[in-house]
Amino acid sequence: MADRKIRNMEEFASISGISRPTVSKYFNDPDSVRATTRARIEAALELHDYRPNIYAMNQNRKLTKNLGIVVPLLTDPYFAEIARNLEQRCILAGYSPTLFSSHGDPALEVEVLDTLRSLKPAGALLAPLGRASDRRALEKFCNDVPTLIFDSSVDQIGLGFVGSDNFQFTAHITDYLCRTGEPPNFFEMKTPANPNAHRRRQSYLNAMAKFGYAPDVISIDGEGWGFEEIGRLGGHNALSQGRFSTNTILCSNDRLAIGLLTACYEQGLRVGRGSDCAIRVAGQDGHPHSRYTCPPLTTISHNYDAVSKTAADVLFAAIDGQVEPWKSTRLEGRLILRDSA
Amino acid sequence: MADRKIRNMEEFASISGISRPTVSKYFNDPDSVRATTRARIEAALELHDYRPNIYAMNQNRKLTKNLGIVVPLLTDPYFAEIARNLEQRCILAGYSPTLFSSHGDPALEVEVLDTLRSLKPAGALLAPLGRASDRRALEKFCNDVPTLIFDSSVDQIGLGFVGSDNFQFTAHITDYLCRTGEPPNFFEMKTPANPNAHRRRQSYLNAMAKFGYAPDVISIDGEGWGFEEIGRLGGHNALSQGRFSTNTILCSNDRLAIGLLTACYEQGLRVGRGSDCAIRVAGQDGHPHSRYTCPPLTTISHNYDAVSKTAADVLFAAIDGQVEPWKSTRLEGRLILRDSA
DNA sequence: ACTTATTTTTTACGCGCGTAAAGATTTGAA
DNA sequence: TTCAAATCTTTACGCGCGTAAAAAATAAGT
Repeated sequence: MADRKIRNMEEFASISGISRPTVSKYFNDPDSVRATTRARIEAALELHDYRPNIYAMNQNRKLTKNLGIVVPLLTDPYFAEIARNLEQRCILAGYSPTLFSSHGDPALEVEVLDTLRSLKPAGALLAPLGRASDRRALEKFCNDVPTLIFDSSVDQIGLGFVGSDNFQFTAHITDYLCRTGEPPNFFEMKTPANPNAHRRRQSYLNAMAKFGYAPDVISIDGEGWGFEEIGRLGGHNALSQGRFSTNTILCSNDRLAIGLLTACYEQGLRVGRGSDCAIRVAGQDGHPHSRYTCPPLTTISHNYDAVSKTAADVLFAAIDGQVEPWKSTRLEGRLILRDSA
Repeated sequence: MADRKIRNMEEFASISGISRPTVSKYFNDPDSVRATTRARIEAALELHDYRPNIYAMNQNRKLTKNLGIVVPLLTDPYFAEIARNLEQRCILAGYSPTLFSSHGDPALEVEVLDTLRSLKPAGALLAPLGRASDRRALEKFCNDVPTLIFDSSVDQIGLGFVGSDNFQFTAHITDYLCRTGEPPNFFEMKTPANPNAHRRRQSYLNAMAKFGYAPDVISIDGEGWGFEEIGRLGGHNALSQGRFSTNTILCSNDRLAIGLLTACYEQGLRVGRGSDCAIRVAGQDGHPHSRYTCPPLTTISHNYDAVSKTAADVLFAAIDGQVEPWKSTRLEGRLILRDSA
């Protein structure tokens, strides 16, 4: 295959018998050259595995084919999964995505955006940290780069927002819990990182009112992104203080629920919907791990595929020049019934 | 702050009152210019937030400051965590790391390496897929880019290998299990993706022989990287067929154990070391999630910090020109006693 | 075979910065 | 004050490719 190394496009062009500008055109869009020309280039490509210097390429292009995908915390399997999904869509659409994680740190989020900006990307898919985000930095970034916000909404910035319908999420699962047993308590962080949490609490209150039940919100302490541990500690406190007014607990998210399940286990409480169980626990998010908790966690799941497809499509359309007004798209979740509730 | 946009280094240089070559020198290494000069540049930087064009920078530099971090599966919290750890070390050392995931796909692993190569990185930290990896592609990549292999060893390629001492892992935890109860069965995948699994099986056999116990290896079917589901299904099969010869099961890794715990739950088996428990289950890896299983999982944990520090240091040293012979470093794990065994 | 539209070749310039070399300036120590 | 070492300025070239414009070649339709 590879004989000697090919230094540059000039050299590759002369080997393939095509002029350099045409070869350049080919690399920018293989379909922009005549089929026979394309065949000759690709034949030469098979023999000499040349790749254009991406730095020289991007230096002069008005718009690169780079895309940024930014999530608050890549070690959270939920974000890892949605990032993976988005990444593949970007590749299929002919872009070069780069993954970034803010690791839960607002200062790092700003740095990430600066780094990303310097890549002169064609666009970005951004899931902000939320409450802790530097709004002005986000807005400034959105002015420079076509950006679609997903997962958690921050003002009306960027091209638009795509995420889940948190009101529907909580209304739906609260409805389920009310119909199948005692009405749920709502278990949440006092100062949640993510603004979705507020929507979920409000939706819980609405749903309980609809049923004529008295709502009971347990807001636990804890800062940062270690939700499982926060849920576990908060769960221990709440359990030992008898804070739960019914035998059913709806958690603001799955990671909190996972921690609460551990607390229940550690207090010897059997969780589930069986008659031998002391308590029911449900989560929200459809976290990749929720299938494997003990008991498996009843939850309402994001529509991962639809969220990432919608987000990607909106961004691609905007990059292709379709101007649309700012728009928020919130997709419904699917109830996943398992043993925990 | 930012007045009008600064077009290039020429413009920024004249604003700061320093010549362009000196400014260029500053950006390549701030300490390479006189303190007063540095102060003047940084003062101008505060006022005009200019960043050099990274494409123009890297085009001519013999060596970029880029580093690649490649893991087999970023949605696995274990890899996500170690990638995060490595990323921060790279940044602190002044490099620009980029994260890549092979998503469990050998073809994608090759593509990732090609993409990474085109970034002309100063080096790479690579955790190969393992068994499924294209050895020749890996080797070729290592010839082009200073590469340190971590987590899972593939021949003697690259600068060296840094990972965990799987023999010590399994010997240690097997020893613990034998001393505290019935000797363990070994629960593993028949065709594991990761070569570490073979070492762990062998170490189990050795340890059992040392104690004079008959080993019992349960090798379950399943392909791919969905270890929890593989463990769950394999666990159901093994349990219902009475394949376990004692009440203790050592899993080849934590994700398999998590699936097995779910299977135990679904079969109504109480897991733990209490007298009211039917079965003991232990894992290996110190998976971020192992603290939150029910019961919390006894496991032997990678020394995340030490592995990533060693890996990063070896790579940085090699980039700085220190030539060392290929070397394999395997770090010991720490036993984490929890309720499951 | 002829016209016309499409594509390719030729030629040329510029992008933003790395980097080398020679001369000018500043620094710090004697 | 003097002088050598360190640092900076000036000047200049090149990297690999995008891209524009005009000329040449090819393809498609009649």
